[in-house]
Amino acid sequence: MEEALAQDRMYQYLHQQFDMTEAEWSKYAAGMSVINVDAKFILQEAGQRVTKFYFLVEGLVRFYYVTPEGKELNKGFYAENNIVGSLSALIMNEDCRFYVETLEPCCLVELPYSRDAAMWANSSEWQLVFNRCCQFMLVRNERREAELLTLSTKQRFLQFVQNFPEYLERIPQYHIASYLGITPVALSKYKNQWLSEL
Amino acid sequence: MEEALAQDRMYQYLHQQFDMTEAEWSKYAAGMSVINVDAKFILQEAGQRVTKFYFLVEGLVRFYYVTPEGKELNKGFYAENNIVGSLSALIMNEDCRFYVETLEPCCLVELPYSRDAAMWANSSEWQLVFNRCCQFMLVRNERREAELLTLSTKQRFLQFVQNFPEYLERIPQYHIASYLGITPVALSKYKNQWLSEL
DNA sequence: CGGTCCTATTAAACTAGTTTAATGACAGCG
DNA sequence: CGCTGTCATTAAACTAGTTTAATAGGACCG
Repeated sequence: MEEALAQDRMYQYLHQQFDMTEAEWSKYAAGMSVINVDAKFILQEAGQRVTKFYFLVEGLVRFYYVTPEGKELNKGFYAENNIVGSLSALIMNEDCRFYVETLEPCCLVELPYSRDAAMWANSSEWQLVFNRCCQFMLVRNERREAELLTLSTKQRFLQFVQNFPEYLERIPQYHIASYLGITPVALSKYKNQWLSEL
Repeated sequence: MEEALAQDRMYQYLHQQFDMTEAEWSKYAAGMSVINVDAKFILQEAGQRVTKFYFLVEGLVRFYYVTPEGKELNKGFYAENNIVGSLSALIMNEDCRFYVETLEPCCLVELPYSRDAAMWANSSEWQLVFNRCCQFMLVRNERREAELLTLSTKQRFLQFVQNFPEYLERIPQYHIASYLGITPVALSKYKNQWLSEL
């Protein structure tokens, strides 16, 4: 995607969500590069320092943990108009705990972050953006935590289908199984039975 | 606990964690009441509006969800020097999704919250407090989410024992089972076997 | 066209949990 | 004292998942 268009999409988002002004936006927009990457591109590795996060203009990404045994567990999927990256690693100033990988070709705007960068330390509008992003992430993570704790596998699957019906097509089934916390074998076994009960 | 002592404990916490100044603190300290409650006291109900949150000076509380079938699932346990309440309900301006109940006699400082209250809207120091609290919650929830997703029941139990060894004594075993996402029967069955492997 | 890789399905044996129920330990209380 | 309620343990039957492995379809590639 065109750089100018991507930046414009991001500005629209910030303007609508956080009342970002055009003046404040253009002050720092130059510091943000637009990147276009293929599917299966690793945007962030677990164990690595986090120096930026992203605004996802177009495409689809997954966040996933890798256990010491090498098993991948999908933390979540995020599509266009989402903040993508580990804010908690930025907050705690520690290495990232999960991977971020594209599932489709993606267009992203990079937001460089450092605690004392002018943009984040001196601009109250950009501080607001960061704080509101943290708040949204908090809500997002709390919902996911509640799902994992309180719902059965079947309920989690049905909720997933309700919340993101289009993801069933866009995401390979074994990734969805990993998101639900079961094996692909189990999902294949029960999927149709579960769906027929809707 | 004495009101003055409780407020002082809270100020110490805010000062150390967020560089709260004594001037700014005393400006709003009068609006905060100190309450002492017994064990098994419900501080916040699911389905109710959230109008405040708490600083826990002393004691121990649990957060728990209740499923439509009436099953209780413990979201977490929090002890002294913690912010307690549903910040996500405040952020989203929606009803609380979980209950907050004391497990021991507790001393708490009430923090009334409304989006346009002077304390939160006009004081940058108190805004910082709220934002940092959201950040800590974000990190706390993300860790819990990761545990639920990536660890086996046995691993979750051992991690719980490592992280909060004293909670094994302070919290009834059936509450711990619910925190781990299993039945008390299963916990009793495997507990000693798991512990002996340490 | 045939080979290779990737994903989904199916089956069989197994394991980690559940549900229900009975039993015992202990605390508080009349 | 005995009664009652609460919590932990144990056992037995059951269920929802796992693991491993075999099979098949589709996409891509030389």
